[in-house]
Amino acid sequence: MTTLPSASRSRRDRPAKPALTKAGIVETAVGIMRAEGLGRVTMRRLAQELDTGPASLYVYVRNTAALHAEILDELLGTVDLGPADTAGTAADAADEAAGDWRDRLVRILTSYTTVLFEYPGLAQSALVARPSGEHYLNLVEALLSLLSEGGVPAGRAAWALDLLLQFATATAAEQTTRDQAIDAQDEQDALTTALWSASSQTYPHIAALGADLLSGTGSDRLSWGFHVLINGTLHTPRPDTEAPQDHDHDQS
Amino acid sequence: MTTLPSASRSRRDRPAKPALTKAGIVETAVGIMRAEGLGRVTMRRLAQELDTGPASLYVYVRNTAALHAEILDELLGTVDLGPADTAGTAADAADEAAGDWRDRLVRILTSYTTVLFEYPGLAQSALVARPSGEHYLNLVEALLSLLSEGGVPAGRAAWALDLLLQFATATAAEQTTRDQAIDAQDEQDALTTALWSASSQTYPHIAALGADLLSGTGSDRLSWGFHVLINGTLHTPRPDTEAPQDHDHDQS
DNA sequence: ACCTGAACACCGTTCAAGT
DNA sequence: ACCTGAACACCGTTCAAGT
Repeated sequence: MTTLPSASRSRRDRPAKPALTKAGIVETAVGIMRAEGLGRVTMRRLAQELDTGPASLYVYVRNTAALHAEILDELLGTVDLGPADTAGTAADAADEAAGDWRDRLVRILTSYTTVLFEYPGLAQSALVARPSGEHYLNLVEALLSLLSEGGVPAGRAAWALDLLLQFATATAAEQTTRDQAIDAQDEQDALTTALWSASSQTYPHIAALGADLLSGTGSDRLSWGFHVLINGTLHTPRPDTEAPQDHDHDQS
Repeated sequence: MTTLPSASRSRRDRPAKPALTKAGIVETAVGIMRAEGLGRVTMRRLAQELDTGPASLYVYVRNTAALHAEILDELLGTVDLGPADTAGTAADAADEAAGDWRDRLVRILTSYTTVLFEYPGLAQSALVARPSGEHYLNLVEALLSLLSEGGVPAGRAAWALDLLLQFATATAAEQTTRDQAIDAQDEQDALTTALWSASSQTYPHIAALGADLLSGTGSDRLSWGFHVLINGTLHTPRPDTEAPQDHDHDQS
């Protein structure tokens, strides 16, 4: 609530009443989110910030879900897509510096995840309200480009793209929203207790794994997950369009 | 709103005022969810169904998120875990009938996904509020047992478990909640339009893939995803506890 | 067209007070 | 201990009426 430019009540204190446009509304919404979290970005709170009634917003935004989708695409503009692919002719020197395609793929996806991590409520929205804005398209293009460079067949790349983004988004969403940190801790404790007290009679495999089930840092797990998805994609042809390659453990 | 046993207002019409216990509360909550969807399972609506005030529920349930977690574990009891593993000695005949470990793994996960699909709002909760109830432990044990049978190293199995459940849960959550079918359709249209009108100058890879990006049935994609995760797990050692096996495309 | 006051129909959670 | 009436502080969305 400190960085918001128009926190005071009197409209005379504001620089100027912001124009009521879709762009202006989204911009104000992003401001509230940065200052107070996504949980406070409600139609009513937003209307208050814009010196109007909530009904006015429905001229520009279909509903709250659509508003959150707009915010998301805005945030997606801050994802680091790495060096622009210079039409992939022979820029091997630059490619070398940036690492191979896997590394660059993981780096972009990690950046995407990091952005969502800052506003975990947004990740939950992202899971449900697939965006279709310009920044989202830029991200998709960058990922497809790297998958193509890695030799992933086109049809498989289309599906792998979804898998990678979904994994990143879901991981951020798990980090949960706003102020429920206390509850989340309680749940974690409940789970830890449940796992440890799991009778080795009833749950031999859980008991055998023990603390291993909860081991690893978030960052290690995230990175491992990306590599699992990439390696798995390389080893799993699409059932509908690709003849089984009979590599080793491919889908039947 | 038809199958709910106590839909009428007068308390004399009810079989008996349900005992106010945690079990009774959860049971009633599940009833409301089946009849009216998770969106209607609110503390106030639940209290009304139990002929009391919302404040009374807070003696038994910490908050709404905890309530949803309880409901989830209840529903997890309906997941088909397949034939109980008879201590894995030499029941090869039964194993043969049920398919190999991959098939059984995918079958359980598909059953889990199907259960969540019926109440998509629940999947969103599941992503955030990891359950720790008995039914959840049963599911985890069954999955770990199959991963072990498949020769997945224990530490890797612990992480793979999370990946598999998260993918299933996120896929169900994407199917979105309650009545937003109209909006979801709009969003889908917007995405389709955005993808098709993507300039092949700015977005060459998106343009090249075209309709391929949205191809495939949900069921095919789900199955493919499971196989990607299984194959990927087999090809990706954990960075912290396993020496790099240098198989083919392993994590560096 | 664009904008809005007012209303409708809800929420979660807390707390002082009762039994 | 368990239970609750009442209040606090909010929500999304619609619609008739204004400009």
